[in-house]
Amino acid sequence: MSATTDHTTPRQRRKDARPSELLAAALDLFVEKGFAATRLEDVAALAGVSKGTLYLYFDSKAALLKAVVEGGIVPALEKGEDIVANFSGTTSELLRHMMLTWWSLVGESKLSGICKLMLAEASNFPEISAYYHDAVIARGQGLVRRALELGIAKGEFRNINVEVATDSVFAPILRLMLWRHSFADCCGVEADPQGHLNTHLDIVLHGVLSGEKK
Amino acid sequence: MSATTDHTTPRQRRKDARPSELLAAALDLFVEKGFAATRLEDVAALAGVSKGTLYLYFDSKAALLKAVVEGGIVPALEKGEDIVANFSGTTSELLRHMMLTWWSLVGESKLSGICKLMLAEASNFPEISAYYHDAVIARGQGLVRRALELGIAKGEFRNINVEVATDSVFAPILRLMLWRHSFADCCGVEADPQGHLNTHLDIVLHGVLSGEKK
DNA sequence: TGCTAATGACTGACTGGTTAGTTATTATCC
DNA sequence: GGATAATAACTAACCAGTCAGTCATTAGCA
Repeated sequence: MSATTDHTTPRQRRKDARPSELLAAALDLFVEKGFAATRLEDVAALAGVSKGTLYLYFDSKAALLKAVVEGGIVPALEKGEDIVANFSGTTSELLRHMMLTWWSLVGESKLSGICKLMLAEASNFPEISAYYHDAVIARGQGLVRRALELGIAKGEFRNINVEVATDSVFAPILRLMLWRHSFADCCGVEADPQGHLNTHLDIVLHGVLSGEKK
Repeated sequence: MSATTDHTTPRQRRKDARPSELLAAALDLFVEKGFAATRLEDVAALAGVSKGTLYLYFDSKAALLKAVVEGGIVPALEKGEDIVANFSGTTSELLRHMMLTWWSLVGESKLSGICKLMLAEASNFPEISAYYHDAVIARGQGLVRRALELGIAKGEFRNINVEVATDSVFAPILRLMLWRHSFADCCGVEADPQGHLNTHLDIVLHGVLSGEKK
C-alpha cells in the first residue's frame, strides 16, 4: 500500500508489519467466531495474505492464539497503574476515573473480546489462560483493590472486605465487556455504557438502602 | 412421560432415558471443551452409546445444543419466581434469599456452564442465544428488578436507577459462575461463594463510603 | 412352558467435506 | 545472480452425518 515513506524497503516494512496485521485479523475472528470455529485461511485472507505466509510468522494456531492474548492488554494495564500512582483527589473519584479509563481503553476496543475468548477456551488452553489470569485479571483486580485499600486507609471508605468489594465494583464492567461480544446482536448494546458505569459506582459507593445512618 | 414408566418394558425405559442421558453428556462436554471442539462421538461414548444412536434422538449437532440450552434452566427460574411472589420479610432479605437460592440451584450445578457456553457461541448461533437471552437472562434480571422495585415502593430502598442496580447486584453472581468453569483449574475456585455473595450484598446495600449518608 | 418370527434400538464402518500444517515454486528486491 | 517474502497446490487427519446390518427383546403360537 505505502511505497514511499521510510528508509526501509517496502518489502522489509511489509515484513515488519505482517505480524501485527495478522494478530489484528486473528483477534477479530477469534472473538467473533471462537477459536475452534475460526479458519486460519480466513485469518490470512483478512490480513491480505495467504495461509502459507501466516506460517512464516506463527508456528501453529495455538501459537497465534497465545500471541493475540499476550500482545493485547498490557499497555492498558500500565496506563491504569499510572493513574493509581499519580492521582490526586478523593478515592471515589479515583475509582471513577479508573473505571471510565478502563472502559475507553479496553471495553470499547477489540481487546474486550479477549476476555470472552479466554473464558471460552480456558479449559482447552490451560497454560494460556493461566497466563492471562495472572498477567491481566489479577493485575487489574489488584488496581481496584489498591484503590479500595487507599480509601479505607484515608478513612474515606468503611472497613469493608476488600476482596469482595473489588468484585462488586469490577463485575459489572466485565459483564458489559462480555455482552458487547455476545448478546449485542440479538438485543442491542448498552446505549450508554459510561453512564451505566457511573451510576453503578454511585450505587456501590452510597448503597441501596434509604434510611440508615453511620 | 413419567406417568407411563410403570408397566412399560425395560426396552421402552431405555428409550425414554436415552435423550436425557445424552443431554447430560453433551452439557458436560460442551461446557468443558466448547461446542466446536466437542466431538459427537465423545458425547455418545460418555452416554454409553454409539454415535449412530445419538442421531436417532437428535437431528444435528446444533439441535443437540439447542436441546441442552432449552432443557436446562427453566425450573430454577420458576423456583425464583415463587420466592419473589411468596416472600415475607424485608426486601434486603428477599434479595439475599434469591441470590443464595440461585447459587445453590444454578451456580453450584452444571447449569451454570450453559451461561459460559452461550456467551462463547452467541455469534455462531444467534437464534439459540436470542432464546437464551429472553428465556433465561432477561427473566432472571426481571426477578432482581422486581425485588428492587418492591424495595423502592416500600421506602426501604433509595430511588436508585433500577436497571443499573440490577446489574450491580447480579454481575458478581455471573462472574462467580463463569469463573467456576474457566479459571477454576488454574487458580482455584472461590472457597466460599455463599459467603462472598452475602458480603457482596452487604456492600451494595450499605455502600462503601464511611461518613456521609444522605 | 418352550420354540419361532418379528421388531426396533443400537452399532460401527463408511463418505464427503473441511482444515491445520507442508512444500515446491514464483515474484521481488538488492 | 543470490536471497527471501510470498504463494498455492498439496497432504493427512479429522469429524459430522449416514446407512446397511446385528442382536436382544418381545409377541405369537403350540
